[in-house]
Amino acid sequence: MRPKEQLRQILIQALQQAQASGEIAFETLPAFEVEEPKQADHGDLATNLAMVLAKPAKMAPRKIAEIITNNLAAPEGMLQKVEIAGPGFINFFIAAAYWRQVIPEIYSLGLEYGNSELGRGQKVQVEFVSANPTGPLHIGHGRGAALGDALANLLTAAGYEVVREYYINDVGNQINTLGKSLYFRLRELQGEKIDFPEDGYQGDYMKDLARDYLAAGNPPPSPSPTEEDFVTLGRYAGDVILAGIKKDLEDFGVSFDRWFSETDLYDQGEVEKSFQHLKEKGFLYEQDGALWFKSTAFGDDKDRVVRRSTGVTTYFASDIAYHLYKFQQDYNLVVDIWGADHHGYVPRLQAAVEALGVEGRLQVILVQLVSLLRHGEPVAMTTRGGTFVTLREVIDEVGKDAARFIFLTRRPDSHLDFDLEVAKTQSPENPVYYVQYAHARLASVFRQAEAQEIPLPEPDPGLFPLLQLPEETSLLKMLAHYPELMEAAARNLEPHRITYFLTDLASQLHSYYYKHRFISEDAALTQARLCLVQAIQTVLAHGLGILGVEAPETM
RNA sequence: GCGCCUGUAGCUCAGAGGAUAGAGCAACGGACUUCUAAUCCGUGGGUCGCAGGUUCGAAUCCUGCCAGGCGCGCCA
Repeated sequence: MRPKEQLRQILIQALQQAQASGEIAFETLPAFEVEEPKQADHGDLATNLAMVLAKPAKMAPRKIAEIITNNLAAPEGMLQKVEIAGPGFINFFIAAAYWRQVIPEIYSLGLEYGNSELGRGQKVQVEFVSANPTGPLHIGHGRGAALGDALANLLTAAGYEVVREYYINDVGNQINTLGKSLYFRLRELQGEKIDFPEDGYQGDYMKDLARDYLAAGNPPPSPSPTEEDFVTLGRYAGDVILAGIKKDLEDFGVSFDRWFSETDLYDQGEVEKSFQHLKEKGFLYEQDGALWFKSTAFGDDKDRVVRRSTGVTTYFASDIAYHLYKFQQDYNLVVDIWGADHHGYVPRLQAAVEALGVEGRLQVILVQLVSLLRHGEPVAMTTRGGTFVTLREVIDEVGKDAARFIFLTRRPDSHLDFDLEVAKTQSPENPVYYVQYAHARLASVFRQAEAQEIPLPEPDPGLFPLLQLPEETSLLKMLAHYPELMEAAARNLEPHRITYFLTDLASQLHSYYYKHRFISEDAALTQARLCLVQAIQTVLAHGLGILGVEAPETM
């Protein structure tokens, strides 16, 4: 159901009729809202239409409201009462029968209820995580992973054709550094006392990696290593680490359609091709022996080097080529999810995308950093120093579902405090379990019904008038609003709205469950309630599916 | 110094032009012969960082200031 959209159309028709009869005159219809008022005595839906029309129509808002309400032509039985209130709100009280229509709709659509055609099959790429394969994923990557995955699910449900991609930075001197780090750990393992390079990756995982390397029967480190040896070791380490990353993501419930290697950009000449593009448009120039991209032409603070005087291209050059490549795949929209520590990088990439002529089709979502706490005390995290909490530890300690839910309860902009102990020790009261419990509880009800040989409910419209409790109407309303909520979440790229909706729905369900028995002596009422509750369970499962959180049958 | 993000209840966070600002946790008081108590019901708790401005109306938009986080390489 799309109650807001339906009412919006009814309002527009009423206005057109009023215009035709000369009761009101204005040039263009201003933007107006149809929303659910916070307060129950303001009705089920309300609009500010009369107020925003006051100026263009040169008329008092309440007078306009009167004209609109007099011209309303809603379907039979939809509107119970219409009130003009306050400065000119029009409040609509919707008949319970209207909301009850949602049950057969959910029955017929099943887990497709909540999906939409918003995207009309447009292609969207979501690129996320894309952590360098120089160390294991940490908790911050987990946040990006949860967001990217949920967003991809959300957009898929909204009718977009979504590709999930992970960009692997496997070019440049970090591979060298990684190889060097492994090399020195290997020497250490052979009993030598080594001054570990300062710019090396100091985390313990490199020691483990060295141990595994030798255990696997690989040749010991050469006493006089060449650059090539470092690169070889670096590639080895990169492969092992990347395999670990893939495993972590898999266990976090995240999968990718594509792992894109930066190396391929060079092998396929994409970097040169992008230089060519920019050169033709006059956005490249040489200075001090280096090649520069004129990003200031697009509002960046300064121009940026794409090829150093040494002849080596920069990371930025790869990224330009990568994004040119992306847009050659006919994506209508490309979403990049980055850690907020890269925010300074946005203007230059947007500049490059604009220079390549695909302005407005790249959206970068910055996800703020995660501050890690334990018992309320900050835990220091530095990647190089190697003291950080890995995603693996979070999955093991807190659990995939709880961690994802926590990440998806915040908007990306918020600076998130993640307290490991709170996430863990409070776990019974963690909102994720609250929502999951609602689903499991309903599963239990159906098991009970089966045990009592009560037939599975059929959405017989004759039954629904039995659903008259305020709790029931309220739940029906929530279900009816779900598709529009999903659309809004997709349009704004905000999966967290779903998290809040689900918590709300679970709350109402728990309350309903506590006050009223679903299975009772009254066979017809039992059927009616089981229908309602079945619909609720379907929506819970759908929403949890978007978030990538399990919808358990038992707990 | 410049830029981005944030500032809402004791804590963690929603709300992003609408009417009397919400939730979870924590605190306090109640409810298990029941379809799962991982639940429910109730109470207390706020100068929406501060100051101006815009308007019928501002937590929400604009400006300035304060505080915290993160950035400002021919690094990735």
